[in-house]
Amino acid sequence: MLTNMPELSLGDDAAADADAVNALRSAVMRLSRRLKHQRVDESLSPTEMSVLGTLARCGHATPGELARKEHVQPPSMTRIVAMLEAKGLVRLEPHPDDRRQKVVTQTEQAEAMLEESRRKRNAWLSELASGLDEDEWAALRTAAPVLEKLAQL
Amino acid sequence: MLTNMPELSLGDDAAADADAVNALRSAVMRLSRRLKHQRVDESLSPTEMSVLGTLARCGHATPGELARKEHVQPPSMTRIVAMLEAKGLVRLEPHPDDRRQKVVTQTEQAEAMLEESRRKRNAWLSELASGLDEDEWAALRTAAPVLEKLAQL
DNA sequence: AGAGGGTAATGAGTTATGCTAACGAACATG
DNA sequence: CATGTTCGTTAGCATAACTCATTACCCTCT
Repeated sequence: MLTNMPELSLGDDAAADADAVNALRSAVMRLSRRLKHQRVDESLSPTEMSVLGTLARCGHATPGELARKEHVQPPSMTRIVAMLEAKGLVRLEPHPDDRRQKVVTQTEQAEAMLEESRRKRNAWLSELASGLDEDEWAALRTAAPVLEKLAQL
Repeated sequence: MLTNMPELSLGDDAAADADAVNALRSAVMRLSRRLKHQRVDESLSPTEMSVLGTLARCGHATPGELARKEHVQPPSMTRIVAMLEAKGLVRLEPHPDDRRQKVVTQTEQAEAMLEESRRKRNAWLSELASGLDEDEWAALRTAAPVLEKLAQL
């Protein structure tokens, strides 16, 4: 079964890693389904939220860049950006060097909404916290940046 | 922006937790989108895969139980189970004690498919491994069971 | 300069996958 | 045995992604 021996020192732990990925995949899928319902703003889809988060980190980006980062096809991103613009959460400006492209930036309104969103998430977090002990939380804090890296890889 | 003040007492932990949850949410959403594309069997949706995984762990379950575990409404589970049955991956039997309910069990074919799926995931895992160091993998291994617990909470 | 190939964003139409509402059959309780 | 409850299902609908095709623009090569 485990004939695939990577260069990296996975070694004996290959089976354990496979199990971990298995658990990870299942948990991520189910968690994402729950997060969908837990959305802080009813009028914003999860991907729209994610785009705003990306913009908050990057400052600005073109629709194409956003599509690649969110692993969505360009037409979908067009729609998403249009929605966000209609809601006054992002601004579209012409690209300085390339007139084919556009530059998407978040508005002050979006920033305020993200702040509000963070507050609401804290409430949800507190509720969940009752079911986890300190070690488990520590594990999540440590893993969070790794998961982000994984999502980008 | 980055208000990282390590030694500040109470509020700081809360802020760290909020950041972690923030990162977690974003990463989970994007990862789930990637996993959708990474499906090992083209003809199976992510939720269908997840149901098979649950069945592999539990042995058997009623549609209602499955719906609760997957955080899906009963009608959705009806459709998913019907799909799986049509593909010969599960078997539906009458409940021994309650004739309203049904018992869903996985077939040998499903078991073989899951094994195949595990092999393919190992390949994906190896590819991803090149982007993570040993510490990061350790973090994921530790967090995987916690994420599973979180998904169930 | 102009032609041709490549890339960005978008428009239209389709598909996938979840939901709610309403229903019939089987149980449980007075 | 009458009544309310639970389980699975059917029907209809909403959302959000996708693919394919189109338009506008950039860039290189002759």
